Amino acid sequence: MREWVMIDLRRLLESRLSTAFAVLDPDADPVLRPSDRADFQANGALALAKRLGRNPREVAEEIRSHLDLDGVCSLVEVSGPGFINLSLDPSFLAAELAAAATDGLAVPAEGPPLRVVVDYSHPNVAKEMHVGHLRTTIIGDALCRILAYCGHEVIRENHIGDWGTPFGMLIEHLLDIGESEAAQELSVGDLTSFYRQARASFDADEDFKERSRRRVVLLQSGDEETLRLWRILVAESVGYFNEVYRKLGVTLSDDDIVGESFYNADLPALVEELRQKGLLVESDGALCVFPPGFVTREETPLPLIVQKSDGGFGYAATDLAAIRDRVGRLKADLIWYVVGAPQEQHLAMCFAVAKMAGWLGDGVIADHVAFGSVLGADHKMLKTRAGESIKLVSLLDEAVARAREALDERSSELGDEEQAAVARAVGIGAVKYADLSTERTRDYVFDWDRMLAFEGNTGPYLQYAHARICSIFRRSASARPAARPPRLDAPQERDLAVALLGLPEAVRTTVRDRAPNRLCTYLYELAAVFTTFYEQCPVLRAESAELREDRLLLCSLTAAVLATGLGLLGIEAPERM
RNA sequence: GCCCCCGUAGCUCAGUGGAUAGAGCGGCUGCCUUCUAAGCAGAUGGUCGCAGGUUCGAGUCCUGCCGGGGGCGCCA
Repeated sequence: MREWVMIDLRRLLESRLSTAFAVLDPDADPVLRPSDRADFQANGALALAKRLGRNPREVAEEIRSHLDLDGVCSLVEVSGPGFINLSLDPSFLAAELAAAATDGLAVPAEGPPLRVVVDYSHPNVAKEMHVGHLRTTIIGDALCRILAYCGHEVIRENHIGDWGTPFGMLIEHLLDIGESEAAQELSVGDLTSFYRQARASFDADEDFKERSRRRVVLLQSGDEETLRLWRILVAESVGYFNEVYRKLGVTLSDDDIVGESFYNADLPALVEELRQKGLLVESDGALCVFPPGFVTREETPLPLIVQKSDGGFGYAATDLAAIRDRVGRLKADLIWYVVGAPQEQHLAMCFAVAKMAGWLGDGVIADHVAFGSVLGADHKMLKTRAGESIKLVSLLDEAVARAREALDERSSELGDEEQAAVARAVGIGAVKYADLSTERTRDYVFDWDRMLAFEGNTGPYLQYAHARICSIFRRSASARPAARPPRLDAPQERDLAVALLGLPEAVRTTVRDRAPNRLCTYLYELAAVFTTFYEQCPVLRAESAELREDRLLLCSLTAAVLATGLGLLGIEAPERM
């Protein structure tokens, strides 16, 4: 484990409070919350008083008398009907800041380090990545970075759609237009027209349809020539995905690709295992498992179809094989599926069947990290099929173009190359933050101006705060932060200190709720508190050398927390903008 | 028909059962000879979809409605 980690203010106070509450009731919850009257408030005395049949203020007072917060809080008082208000001691805050400044921003892990498999992004071969892929890719990537930061071992899995019946038609289309032409089309990312043309031929041409069906059979039977053509489709598409990932600044690489086809060889054995465990039921010619609690429209049991009546395997089979593989081979403790909310029932069924088969359980947990849909102006889901989807790359390119425009307006002294790099950081940062900062499970209506806003609660606002701090240090070569605990006399300094020490809690709750928007909110509030400080507390022109050094320490830490936090979200923190 | 998610300011959204529900955007008032105005300060803006219930206390938990989205056997 790490030698030194930042203090988690919330957990420290909670543990001290629990000790004091325990004198009256060992199981009492202090109900610690942030407060606008103090730094924190404990509300637990009210519920406890009710349970004990006593006066709440009296109970609160009694708890207060048992509280040991020497050196942590400078003021603890009972207020209102029985709230316990806690104000942190400035010298305690200062000491923790100084420690963070010398020892770094490592955060304490909650519980033992785990091996976590994160399944995200999963685009489909020969299909365009559209704005709908943004959510899984960005949220999944941020969660991976955050988990790793907390000391967990992260295994990224990009479960790409590289198998199934559509490949018959895609391969036939590839043959029709010629291999080199197809490779060209796919590599430049013109996947939409490729897929649509294949689809159009399939729908319009009986002969093509028949060839496609035969091609699927050849593919599944392992025909070498067919596999070779299939590999062209996969390789060109993956090359294109990597291009998008590079633009997006996502940590996925070829090593993380574990497509559906990866499990092909496992599927017969998987079916056999289910059969031996007595879970398999034949229904209308298909091999199914009926997990309890799932019903159809007609209230009849709903099957998870493992093997179709034609002998083929569907996605349920590969999803089950993936669970089995992740637990068996990868030894995962935890599996996160960053998958859209509409697939909730399907995943719940897979998890249920995996539990029935004994693949899940024994401390292995699979969780659906669901996210809401991206909707069009008509409030319906944006879908590739409907032809109204927006290409992910178009969004990214537009974002960078708008950021470049904004930068050019500011007559910056940056060279062309750095200007372009900053434009990328700002544009992509805006898009990522716009997505990450909305509550995960909520649907949102796609809006260019919202995704590409650079003002207010946006990625660029956070980057701007960071860049302003860098500018202070750039301006003065002699700018040295204090090596000692800073005085925190001004309220803006004190507010900033409390905000800076909120990082561990922000990271912890982000992981607990698998909610990057919590980290976004924290960073936005930190940046806002900093900006107030920046407006009202001169740094380089502070009245004394000591004050200047103290404020430089606050600046330096703020820049570090912002850069770290943005990094955890997968957003760059340029030094100028 | 059944199940899941969502409903908070004009718009987009935060809000772990606690005190007076918060931001941003748009609109209104101010602020760049002073460390980056992608900023700051201020004012305005709310029957938290509706109705019951649980609770000392409900935007938050429960039930029922209304509205929106999604899912419900061989597509992924």
